[in-house]
Amino acid sequence: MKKEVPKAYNPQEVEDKIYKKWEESGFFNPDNLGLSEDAEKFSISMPPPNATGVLHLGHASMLAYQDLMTRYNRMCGKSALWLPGTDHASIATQTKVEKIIAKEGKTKYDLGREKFLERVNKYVENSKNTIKNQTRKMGSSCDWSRERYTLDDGLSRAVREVFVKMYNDKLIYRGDRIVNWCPRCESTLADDEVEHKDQKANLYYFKYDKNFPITIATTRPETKLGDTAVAVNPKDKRYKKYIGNIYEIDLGNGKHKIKIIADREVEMKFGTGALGVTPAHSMTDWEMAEKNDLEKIKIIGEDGKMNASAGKNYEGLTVLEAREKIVKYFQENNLIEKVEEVDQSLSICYRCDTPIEPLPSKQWFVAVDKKITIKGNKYFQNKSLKEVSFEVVKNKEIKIIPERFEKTYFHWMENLRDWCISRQIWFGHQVPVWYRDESGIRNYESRINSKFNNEIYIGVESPESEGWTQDKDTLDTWFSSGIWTFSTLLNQDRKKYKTFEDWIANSPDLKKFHPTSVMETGYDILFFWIARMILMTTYTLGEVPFENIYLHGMVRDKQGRKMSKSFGNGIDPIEMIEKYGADALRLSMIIGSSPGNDIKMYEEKVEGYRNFVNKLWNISRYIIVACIKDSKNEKDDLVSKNKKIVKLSNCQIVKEQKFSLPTLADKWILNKLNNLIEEVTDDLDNYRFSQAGEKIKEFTWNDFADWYIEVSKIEKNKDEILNYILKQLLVLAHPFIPFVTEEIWKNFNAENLLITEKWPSRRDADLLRLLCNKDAINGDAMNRVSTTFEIIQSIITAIRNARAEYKIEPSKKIDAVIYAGNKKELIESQLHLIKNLRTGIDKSEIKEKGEKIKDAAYLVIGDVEIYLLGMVDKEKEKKNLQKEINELEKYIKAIQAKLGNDNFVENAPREIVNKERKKYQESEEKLRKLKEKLISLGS
RNA sequence: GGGCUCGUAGCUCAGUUGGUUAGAGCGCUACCUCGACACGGUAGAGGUCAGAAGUUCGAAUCUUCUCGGGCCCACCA
Repeated sequence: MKKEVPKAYNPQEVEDKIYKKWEESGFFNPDNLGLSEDAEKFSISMPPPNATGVLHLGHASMLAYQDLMTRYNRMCGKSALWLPGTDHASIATQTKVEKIIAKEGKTKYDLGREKFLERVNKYVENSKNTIKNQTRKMGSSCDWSRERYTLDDGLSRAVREVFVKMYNDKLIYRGDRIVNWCPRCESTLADDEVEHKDQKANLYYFKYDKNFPITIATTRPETKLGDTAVAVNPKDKRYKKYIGNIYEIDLGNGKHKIKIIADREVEMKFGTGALGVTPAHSMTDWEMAEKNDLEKIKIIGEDGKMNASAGKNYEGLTVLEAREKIVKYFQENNLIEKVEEVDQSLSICYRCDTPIEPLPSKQWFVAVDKKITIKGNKYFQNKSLKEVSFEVVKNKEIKIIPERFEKTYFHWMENLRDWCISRQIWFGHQVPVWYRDESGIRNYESRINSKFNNEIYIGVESPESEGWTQDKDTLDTWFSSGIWTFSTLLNQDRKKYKTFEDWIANSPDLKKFHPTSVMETGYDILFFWIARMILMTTYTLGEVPFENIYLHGMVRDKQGRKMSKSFGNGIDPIEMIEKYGADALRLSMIIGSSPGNDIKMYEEKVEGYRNFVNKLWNISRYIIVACIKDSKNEKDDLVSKNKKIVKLSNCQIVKEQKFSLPTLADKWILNKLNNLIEEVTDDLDNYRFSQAGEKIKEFTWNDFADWYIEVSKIEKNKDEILNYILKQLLVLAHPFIPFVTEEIWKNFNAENLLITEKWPSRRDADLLRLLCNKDAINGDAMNRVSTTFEIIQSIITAIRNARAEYKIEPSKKIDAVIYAGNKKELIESQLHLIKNLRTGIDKSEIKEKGEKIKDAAYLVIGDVEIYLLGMVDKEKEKKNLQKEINELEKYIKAIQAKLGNDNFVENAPREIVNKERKKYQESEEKLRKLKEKLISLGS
C-alpha cells in the first residue's frame, strides 16, 4: 500500500483533524496521561480572555507561549494541566453591550436591570464560543473539561466566601472617601483604571472676591464653588502672614469660610504659589482637608452635573457649562488677573475615555495597609496585604521574568492605596451585603448623605428572614480575577464541603495543581491582575498563586504601533492561520522575541515560517520516499517498517552490520543532534523560547537538510539514521509547531500520538553511542569530529565558490589536484563527498605536497591546497589572489598587535592566547602560499 | 518629576557570564531542475554594532554622559 504524500504541506487540510484527534485522545486532561500519583506537576491558568469579541494577536501570542510550555512539560512526563477560561470583564462587557443597544436607540435603563443582564449574558455566550473555537485553531492543548468562567456558580460562590472572610478579618470595610468616578459608566474606578492624557488647558489667575488677599490659580474654576481653604507653602514669605486667617466669601452659592492653611506639598513656583482647596473633588485636597479638619462640600454629582450645593445659578449644569458661567462671573466682577495656557494631564476612564470626576462616595474598600494575623497562614503574622505581596516577590518565592519588572512591581506595591472594590455596574458579582432599609440604597445621592446604619447583613447566602435587599453594586472585575488561579481549581460542588476552609483544604485539583507553575501574560496587566492575584491568594490560601511569571511583550505592527481595529493596522490571527497555518503563526510570535519586549508582526514574517514548516514537511517526504526506495522489502508498508526503524532498541544498523558505519558525516550530524537536544532542553527550562526555536530551525534547515540529507544521497543506506534524526526533531519541534509534527509523525508511526511522546535526553536518545559502541565517546573526541567535518564543508564550499567566480557551467566537470599535507588520509576518505556535493570534480589526484601547477585555479583551505585544472583566467585569478592577500594581511596585522602586547599575553587566559597563536601561524602559512602563487602567475 | 526600555546590514531582529575576521531571515545580485522541497538549491554583495569618554590585555557586550525613538508610573492645582 503506497502512500501519497502531497508535495506541499497543506495546514488547512490537516489542522482541524489533528486537533480533533488530540481532543478525542483525552491527553489535554492530565488525568488521562496514565501517570503515577507522584509524577511532577505542571500547571498554567489561562489568563481569561475578556468575554468581549474575538481573538486578536495578543491572545494568539499568549496561547502560543502557554501551549509551548504545556506541551513541553507534558512530554517531559509531568502531569501537565493548562486550565482555560473566560473572564466576564464587567465594565468592558457592559460598555460593549451598551454601545450595541445604543445603536437600537436604547439605554440600559430602557431595558431595566434584568432584561439588560439577559442581553449581556447572551452576548457573552456568543463571544465565548467564538473565542473557544479560535483558541482551538491555535492548537491550544488546554483541558476543556476543566473550563471555567468567572460567573460560574462555583467561582461566584468563592468570590462571596472571600469577600465575607475579608470582611470578618476587617480587611474589607465600607468607607466614605473620595473615589474616581466615571460619569459615563456611572461607576467608581480603581486608581489604576484611570488613565492620563496630556492636553492643553487654561490656567485662570483670580481672586474669590475683591477683598480676598491672595490670588490663586486653577484649571477648574467651577470647583471653586466648593473651596474651603487656600493652601500655601509654609516657607513662602509672600503668604506667611496670612496663614491661619479665615475669610468669608460668596461665589453665588451662599457664604462659606476659606481658611488659609500651610502645606509642604504646595509648589511655590506653580501659578501664584497658592492653591484653592476643594476637598470634595480632588484627592490631594481631600487629604489636606482631613489634616486640617476642613468642611467638605460636594458640588458635583454622580451624573457629572453640578448639584444643589453649587447654588441655584449652577445646579443642573454640566461641569463645562458651569466653568463657562463662573469664568464669566469672574470676568464681570473684574477678578481675573490673567489666563495662561498650560500642559495638563487629564484623568480619563480606561474603558470609555470620559474625564474622571473625583468625588466623595460611600463605597467598599480593601484595606491594604492593615496588619493582621491569620492562624495557619505562614505569611500573615502581623503583616498587611501590601507587605506580604511585596515580600513574596522580594524573597523570590515568585520569580518575574524578565527580572527588571520586579522594580516596577515593587514601586507599584509601595504606592498602593486602599482598593475600592464596589462598582455601580450591573454586570458582575453583586456585593454580598443586604440592607434592611431599602431606601438607603436606592440611589447613590441619598445613600451618600444618609448615615451608615446597622441594619446590614453580610454573608455568603442571602439572609433567611424577610425584608432584606441586596446591595445593587457589583464587585470590581479584578476581585474575581484575583482569585482565578485557585477558584478555578476548587471542586465545583460546594455542597460536599462544610466550610470554606474545608472546601479549600480538600478540593483535589487545588491540592494537586496549586500553586500554578507559571503565569504567562502581557506586562500590561502586571498591576491590574498579577498584583491582585498575589494579594488575594496569599491571603486566602496562605500560598502564592504561581511560582513564575513570564511576561511577554505587546504585539505591534512593523512601524511599532499598537494594533487597533480603528487604525486598520491590525492583523487577524484567524486570517493568518487560514493562509499560512497555525504552526507558522505560532513560530512567528515566538522566534525573535524576548520576554518583556514588544514584538512586531507582519505578514512576511508568517510567510517565512510557513516556508520553514514546509521545509520540514519535505524533509519527511524525502525520507519516506528514500525508505521506500532503499527498502529491500517489496511490501512497502511504511507504517510497520517505520515502527521498527524508529525504535532505537531495534537498531538494525548495529545488529546487521550492513555497511561500515558510522561515517564522518554520521558522527558529525549525530553529535550535532545531541548538542541540540541538550541546548533546547536547557533553553526551554530557562524560558529562552526564541533561542530554542531558532536552534531547531537552524539545525533542521542548515545542518540536516542542506548537508546531511545531501550526504545521504551519496553515502546511501542511511534510512535508519535519517529516520532517527527526524524522529528526534519532530519531538523537539512539537511544542513549537504541533500540527505539522503530529501529521508527519502519523505518517511514520500510526499507533501513538506525538503529543505524549517522551522528551529526549542526551543519554537515552543516543544513537551515536550505539553506532560507536566500541569507541569511547567523549565531548572532545566528538568536537574533533565536528571540526574535521567542517574542513570538508569548507573545501566543498570553496570549490563551488571558485566555479561560480570563474563562471564554469554547472554541467561541466573539472579535474583537481589536492596537496593535503597531513590531511591526506582524511581527504581520501571523504573524497566521495568532495567530488559529488555539487563541486563537479571528475578526476582527482591527492598528494601530501607537490609542485605548483600553472593554468589552474588555486585554493587554500587551512593547510590544504587545491588546484582546479583547466580553470584559466589569469587576470581574474590575480585579482582574486590580491584581494584575498590584502584581507589576510589586515587580519594578520591585528593578531600581531594582540600577540605583541605583553599585557595580553600575560593577562588573557592561556586558551585564548594559544588560539590566537594558532590563528597567526595558520594565517602566515596561508599568506605565504597565496603570495607564491601570485608571483608564479607573473605580471 | 521618577522609573524602565530600545537604537547592530535596505527592512525585522539574534548575539547567555566581556575573548572567532559581528550572525540569521526577508529583500537584493548571479547562476541552477541535482533521488524531498521554487514555500526550493548554490554562490555572492551589504555593518567604523547611534555618538563621546571611561574601565580592561581585550567592549556590540560593563560604567558615565550626549543625541534620538518607545513605554510605564506620579494628586503640580
